[in-house]
Amino acid sequence: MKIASWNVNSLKVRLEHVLDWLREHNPDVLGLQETKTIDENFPLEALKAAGYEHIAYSGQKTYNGVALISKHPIESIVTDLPGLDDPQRRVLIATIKGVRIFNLYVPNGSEVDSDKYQYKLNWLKALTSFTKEELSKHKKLLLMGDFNIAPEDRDVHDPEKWKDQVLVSDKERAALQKLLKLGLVDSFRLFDQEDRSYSWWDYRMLAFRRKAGLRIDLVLLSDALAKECKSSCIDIEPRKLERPSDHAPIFVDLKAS
DNA sequence: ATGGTCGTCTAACGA
Repeated sequence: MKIASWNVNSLKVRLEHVLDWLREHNPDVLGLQETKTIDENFPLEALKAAGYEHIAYSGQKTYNGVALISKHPIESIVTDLPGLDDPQRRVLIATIKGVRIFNLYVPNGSEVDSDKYQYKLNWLKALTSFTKEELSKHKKLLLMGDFNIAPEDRDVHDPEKWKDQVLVSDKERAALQKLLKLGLVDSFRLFDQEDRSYSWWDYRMLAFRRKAGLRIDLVLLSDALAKECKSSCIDIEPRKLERPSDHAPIFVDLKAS
């Protein structure tokens, strides 16, 4: 089973890129973040016509918004983290073919020690609590999405410049480590990867051309799924298109499941 | 050099 994740930064603008990418890569499941569309405007028909009959979404106006697009039935949907009273639509958790899938748009955090940064840390705490609970019920568990955290310095094009900045700062990296310690692995690092592998490049300053990116989009796997993982990749091709998302799609290939 | 570029019910704001 092939499972993918992509922060599209507006599904309305990026629909053709998404449809082309689905045709080319044929994943079983694609999780989207930053759809920026209310549920009534979700482009259901175009995605169903592309062979994805099972679709779930949790959208809002202007900001955030997540969706799961699947070839297989989507069961036991959860759209809110317990204990977090949050109107922002950042979470879509569901079971597909026996895999518990978390599709996540982690808060950006704006600036270190801002209110938004504190919200990010609180959000990650609530995520970690719920992940622990879900891991006790589901051996095959996967978290994917825009984590807005670069796990290590090798995930940052210029660690000196980024030191102590949001997306890289110690407290958010520690929060990610705490999540991983529940029994999850960063699937990307199960395999040899090219140096300077990133998933996001700022629109400004010709960042993509300069390879000035960060790897902040992740697929985390429980031990049971890590054993089944055949590959974990970032596809930078869509970032080269006209009017691209600032993020690249990422995906894993799982044996069996 | 504190900018720059996108996307959003075109105006600040968020990323």
